[in-house]
Amino acid sequence: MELSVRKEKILGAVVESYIAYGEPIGSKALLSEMGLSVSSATVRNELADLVSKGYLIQPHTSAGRIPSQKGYRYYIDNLFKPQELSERVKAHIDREIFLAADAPEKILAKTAQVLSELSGMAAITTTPSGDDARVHKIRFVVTGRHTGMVVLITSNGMVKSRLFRCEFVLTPELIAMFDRALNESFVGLPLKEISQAYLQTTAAAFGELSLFMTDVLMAILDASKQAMQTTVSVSGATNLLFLPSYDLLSARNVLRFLSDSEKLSQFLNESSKDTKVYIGKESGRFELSDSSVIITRYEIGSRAAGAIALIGPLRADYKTLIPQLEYASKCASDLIGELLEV
Amino acid sequence: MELSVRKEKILGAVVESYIAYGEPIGSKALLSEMGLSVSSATVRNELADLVSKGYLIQPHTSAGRIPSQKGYRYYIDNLFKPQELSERVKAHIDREIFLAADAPEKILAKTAQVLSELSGMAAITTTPSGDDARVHKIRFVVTGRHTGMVVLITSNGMVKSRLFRCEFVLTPELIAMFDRALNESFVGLPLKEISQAYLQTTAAAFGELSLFMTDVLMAILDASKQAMQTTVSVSGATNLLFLPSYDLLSARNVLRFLSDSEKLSQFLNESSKDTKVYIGKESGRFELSDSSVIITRYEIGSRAAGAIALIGPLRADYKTLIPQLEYASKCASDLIGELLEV
DNA sequence: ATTAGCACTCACGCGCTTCGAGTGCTAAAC
DNA sequence: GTTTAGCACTCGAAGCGCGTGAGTGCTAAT
Repeated sequence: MELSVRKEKILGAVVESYIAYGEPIGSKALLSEMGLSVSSATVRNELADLVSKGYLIQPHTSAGRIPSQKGYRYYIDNLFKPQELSERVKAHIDREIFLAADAPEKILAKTAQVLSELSGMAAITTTPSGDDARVHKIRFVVTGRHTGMVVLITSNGMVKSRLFRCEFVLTPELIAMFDRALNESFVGLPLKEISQAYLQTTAAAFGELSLFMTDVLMAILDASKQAMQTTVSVSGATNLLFLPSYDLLSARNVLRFLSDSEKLSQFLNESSKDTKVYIGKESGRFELSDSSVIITRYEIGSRAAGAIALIGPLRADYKTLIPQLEYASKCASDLIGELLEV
Repeated sequence: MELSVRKEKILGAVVESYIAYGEPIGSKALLSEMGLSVSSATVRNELADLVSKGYLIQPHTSAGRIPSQKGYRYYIDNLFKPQELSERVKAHIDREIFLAADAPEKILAKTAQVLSELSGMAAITTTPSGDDARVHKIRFVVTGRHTGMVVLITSNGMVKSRLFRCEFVLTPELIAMFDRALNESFVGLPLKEISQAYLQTTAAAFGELSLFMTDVLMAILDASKQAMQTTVSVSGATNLLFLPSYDLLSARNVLRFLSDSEKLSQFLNESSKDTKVYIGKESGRFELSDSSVIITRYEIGSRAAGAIALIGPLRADYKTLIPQLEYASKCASDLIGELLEV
């Protein structure tokens, strides 16, 4: 549905004023906000019309107007202009993320932290899923007499390490044997196929050696499970408690959702490319019906990877947040791409 | 200050009833809770006395009584009896923690998760500090053409790994050289002494090789920093929002405190051995003035290590929580001790 | 289509009242 | 001296009425 130019101007002004001040705005106040040279009565007529069309809400008869979810949607689709990020903010994001140039999950955790601090909302990142990855190689590090570390390197560049402990003494010869035997039988294997059952049959094939293997194999199983799972990192959930838009009840809902990484990763991974904004109920999760989600997906080496998102109140400063999110996403995916050599 | 037997009985009943139901309790209701055969008037006299002595509070003149912080304190010091854990709960804790038999920080994160789920409060764990640790050995794993992983093993058994990327190709020869050179110069070195400055002088000594070293050295610096820091793991902070004792305001305070890992680790590490309970202001942190903290320290191989704590409302079920905390603490420290071979 | 003018609406804050749980006190009983 | 019955009292919670004012909706004129 199309709106007249004047209606758009008024709707935009209501949305931006409400985002800025958090209070319903009336016809007179609106006039001074916009450059429009009409009377307040005209504005009132337009407002009444916007209410009847569902773009605005009046909390009660004699209050000003606030945007409805439909109003926010129209604003985001047609009216808002993303704000250029200042060089200072860009440099800050660059620097912070670059300092965490470690494994992808570390980089993404840091990205979430930076974003949540900048935005004052909650930030969430997910690591690339390794569902379709294969074993690239397996390495061992002896860490003690009876303890060692398995390092699993996957075809998509992820590195997962897992400690293990065994009853016998870990000699270099033993480790070398493990290394040979396991790489022979595992390299190229899809992670999905590494299951408890598979390991048992594999172990049997090693004959005598298999007695020494069980702890190592369990560690590999666990490492491959970890490599397949997407890790979800949430930062700044507490921020939401300090936003006036949230009362105890709605904060509960959102924070509960944020602390359930199962639900969260499912939700974040169901969206497709590009930056998207879900206003309230659009997200399809009742826990988020009073919140908005800004979500973008990043790619590593032109393959879909994970998601980065901001969750906060409907009354969010989309103008600024969207560019911040996109910039941080680019930083993080570039850095990860570099580290994974793709 | 000592209380008469009857006063103790009454105080105990008020505390336990308030913990159970969360509402002020009056003289009549109290009578039916206890087996005491006196009249309500007598109880009223005793209650009045307990109020004037500061053990109880009446929210207003014509309401029942609730425990004051001093009342909780007396209850914990003299009246309460820890409840035996059921075998089911013990087995549950065992199993869950045992499944996470990986690096200490993983085990502790899992411990926090289990505790928060059992208690319905927030659980926090800290890893042992590696402040006085030394380099035990350094290992390398080649993960790609240009990327590798440094594994730092410290004298106290911690294992930290860090990825790095370098411009040149990582050949096995190069890695072997790194291994030799770095272990020669770092083994036995206190982690504290590994600083940017120290590394620069060290690097200089390697002559030509030093050009290849910078990325590796930075990775080592970062790994040693990580090994020295205690990692704080918080789980179940959101639980607090669902407890009737917390309103938005006090929840804000606690959750803000919980999301500041700096403050948190400082707070948790300042307490000494044994299980301790801080009631409200006793903790000395205004953010916790409406909360109670149950904290215990664990040891690894009879050396003080980290802390495990529960944070929740004053109105907490200390009887059950304290044994849970202590049992989980024992599980976690045993398991870590085993993995670190001490 | 726009505007001036005006009656109207409704949340908010304030004070009043009623209700009832639970008290504190007193005087009598043990 | 301690305990108890009895009763007046206190005070928060909930409901009601009222005045205030921001901001509206409507009408009639432009």
